[in-house]
Amino acid sequence: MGKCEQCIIKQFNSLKSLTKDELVRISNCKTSYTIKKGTVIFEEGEAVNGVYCVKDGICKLSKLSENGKDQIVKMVVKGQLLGQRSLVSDENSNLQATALNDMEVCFIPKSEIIADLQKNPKFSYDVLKDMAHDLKEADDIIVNMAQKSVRQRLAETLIHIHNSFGINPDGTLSVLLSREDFANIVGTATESAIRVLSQFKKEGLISTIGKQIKIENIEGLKRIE
Amino acid sequence: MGKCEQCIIKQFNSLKSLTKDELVRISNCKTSYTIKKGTVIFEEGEAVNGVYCVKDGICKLSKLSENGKDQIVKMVVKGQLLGQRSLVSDENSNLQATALNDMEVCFIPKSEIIADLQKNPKFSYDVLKDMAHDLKEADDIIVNMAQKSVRQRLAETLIHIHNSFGINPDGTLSVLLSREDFANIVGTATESAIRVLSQFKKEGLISTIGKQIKIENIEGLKRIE
DNA sequence: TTTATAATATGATAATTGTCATGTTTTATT
DNA sequence: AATAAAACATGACAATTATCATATTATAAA
Repeated sequence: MGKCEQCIIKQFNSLKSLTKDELVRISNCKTSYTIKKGTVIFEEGEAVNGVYCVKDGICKLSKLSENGKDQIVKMVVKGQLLGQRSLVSDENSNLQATALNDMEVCFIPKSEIIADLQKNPKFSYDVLKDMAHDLKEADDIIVNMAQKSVRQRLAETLIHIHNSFGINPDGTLSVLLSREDFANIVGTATESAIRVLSQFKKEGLISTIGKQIKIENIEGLKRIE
Repeated sequence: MGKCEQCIIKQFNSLKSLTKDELVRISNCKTSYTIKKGTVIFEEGEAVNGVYCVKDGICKLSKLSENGKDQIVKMVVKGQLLGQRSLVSDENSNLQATALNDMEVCFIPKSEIIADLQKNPKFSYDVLKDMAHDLKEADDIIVNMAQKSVRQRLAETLIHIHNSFGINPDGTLSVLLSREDFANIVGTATESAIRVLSQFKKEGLISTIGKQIKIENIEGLKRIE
């Protein structure tokens, strides 16, 4: 099994601020494994007893409502940590985590890393910065949900996925989502998301190759009001 | 001027985790003053160069849109810290802070407190917990905005204000908000907020004494779907 | 007090979005 | 390859919410 000290992935998250000794210790207690697409990593209301360092793949953090809708609040991709908040607050998770592709993760038990959080100020400052960033993003989402139309939100979601998660060699978005996933990010009905995407296609803003989406006119998407 | 070491307010926020020495140092560089109702404390895009410890009063954190709407993301009340996030991230504020009543605050310059954040793990762990809590709340708001009706969100807002900010001796909500403020919290048009409140009144769920709102049937409000 | 200004209120109507029905295509399974 | 099951697509209609118009109150200013 790989060692945390030598793992490149940690460069992308707060684990980089741990000392060599801390990393060696964590390396010895971590478990590294694969998660199949569609697997629920943890459920809403569950106590998450550690953090997942995402080495590959992508997952969604979402919340189910009584009527069966599933609002996606955040996506966690390769390089990021999953379950950071539950690490800090002793409360149970308010969100469900589900793998959107096959993932490769390392699980670090809470007991092992919580001490570092309390003793290594550089590490905790790093986690703090991360959390501050997440909070800013969450605030922006609230404002978007309140002030923008489904059409605008969907356009912005496409741009965000394009910019933050990248594209394949053929120009399609590297993160493959179902229409339902898009609806759940934007906070609308699946049919509405489908309709708007069809509209974008008609307007030449995007094109599709099967389920894959390619942004054809990013400036056009940005201009949507 | 009061001394931080002896201030009772700090018990309610992360400042309680500072050492006596740290508090004395901060006490010497803080400025304590009053902010009139309606004053903009800091604007969107502005660099906030410190934190405000709210000794009395209440303010809103909001974001303006092009069409003149102002989405309220969070309210900061007596005992809490305002500007925590800007303390951590070097980015400018994404939100505007505006006093909703006359406020009494202490301003602690960033330069003075940032070192404590990096050196005092207990303090930074506390700030971290606070931020984790804010993040959880923000996530919940996103989900509510996506999944619930204006009627439900307004009912929940009333309950939240009742439970978190308290009531006056006569039973009215202690935080006095305009109908527009309610609309901006819920993320709807002012007219819609007014209509729903009128409806609640007709149904006997709330009563009003001038601008003041009194919850008459909290269970009824909770039951709204 | 009078006047002006802002906040609250409510109707009428339009725009957006959701829901249900139904058909087509894609993908998975036998 | 045949079948079943998902996912995608689109029309028709209903529900929710926004917008505009216009009163009516409150509140502040002269």
